[in-house]
Amino acid sequence: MKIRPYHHGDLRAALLTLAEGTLRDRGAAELSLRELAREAGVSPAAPSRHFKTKQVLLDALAMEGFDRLDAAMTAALADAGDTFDRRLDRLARAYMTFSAGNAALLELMYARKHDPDVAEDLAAATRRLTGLVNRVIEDGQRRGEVRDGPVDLLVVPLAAALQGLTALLQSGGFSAGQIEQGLTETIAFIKRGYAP
Amino acid sequence: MKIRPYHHGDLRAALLTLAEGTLRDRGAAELSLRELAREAGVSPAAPSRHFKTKQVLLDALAMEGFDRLDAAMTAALADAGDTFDRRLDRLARAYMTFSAGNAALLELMYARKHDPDVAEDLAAATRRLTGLVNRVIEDGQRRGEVRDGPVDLLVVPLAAALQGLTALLQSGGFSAGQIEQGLTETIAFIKRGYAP
DNA sequence: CATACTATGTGTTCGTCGCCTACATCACTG
DNA sequence: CAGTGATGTAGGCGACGAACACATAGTATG
Repeated sequence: MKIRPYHHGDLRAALLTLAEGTLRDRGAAELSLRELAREAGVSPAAPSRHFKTKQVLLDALAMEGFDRLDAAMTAALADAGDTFDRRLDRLARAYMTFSAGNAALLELMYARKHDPDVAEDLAAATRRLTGLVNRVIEDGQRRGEVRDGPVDLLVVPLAAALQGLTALLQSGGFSAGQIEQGLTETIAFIKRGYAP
Repeated sequence: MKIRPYHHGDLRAALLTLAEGTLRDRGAAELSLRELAREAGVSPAAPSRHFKTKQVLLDALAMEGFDRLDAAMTAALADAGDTFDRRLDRLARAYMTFSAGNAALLELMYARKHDPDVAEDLAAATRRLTGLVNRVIEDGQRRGEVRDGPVDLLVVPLAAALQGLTALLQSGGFSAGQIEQGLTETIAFIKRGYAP
């Protein structure tokens, strides 16, 4: 009876899962290919078959993160007929929920240390994400609930607010309650800023 | 004639300067104590006299960063008699100037991987900074240019906006021009949100 | 001026890391 | 059913952070 078969079976997926675990609770810098190999019960060099370098693995995690964030945001915006205010609310809270639960992953997604090969893919993923937000604003303009103006400009305060709240939440300088209330307050600021 | 004296002279200061250089153009992860030692022309173990671990050095850099940021912000707010709008403008632009020129350092300052010993000092530095912002808002309220409300809550959208713009600037998803215009736009949002 | 003391270096070692190359085993396909 | 590519193992290289004992310089004290 074989205790451990020569081939793992699905090492790539196992590595990604394990990697996300240690990313979550110890950060990207602490992530070690050797340690992942140990945890997967495999030789130190085995992961290199699937992820040539550590950066390639991080890039794969980042891409996966974009997929998950996209799904969460899309789900939050499913009800296309709703008012702009309600959609903005759901969008903001969906983003904050994701960022609160995947802080290190989000940081990885926006990091700029990626392999040149995937850098463009990740940039495209970012564009897809902001495109999603852009569309909400445009819909709001069409409904007459958002003032006119170039969307590329109007989106900046919103994107900044969401990303900023994420940063404040992570930095620990503000309490969770302060952030929670602050989110509501910030959304109110955004709505006032967007009002026609 | 001595080419290299046994003692460096001011190794600690030299290490900090060198460290900030490589922090600036290669990031905190790439920073190596051994490399700093080489650059300073000193043995690999010499830095440990001044910085027991790499983290201690990073913490020292972070504290220095807070001092510099404090100075820049204080200078920007020197004219205490000015209107709230103008002070807000200067505060925001001072912060963005610092963040644009010291991105990696700022990230380090807000990071949460610090030694327990200095973590409190850094938290205090953060409080000092937000306290500075709080005071501007309070002054605005006293002048009747900012609506009433708990400052701890009102400060969140402003802090988020500044930190968020910094993140957008770094992530590369937005062009510098877009950020520049976006800053102006965001300040306008904040002013509208603060209006009585 | 001599003698201790302390601060600041050196030399060396340990364990871990990312990454590389050569080789072994498996699974599939023609 | 042979061969071939995918996926693993074995071992090694150089760099790293960190720890240790030891050497040297500057400074305070008798």
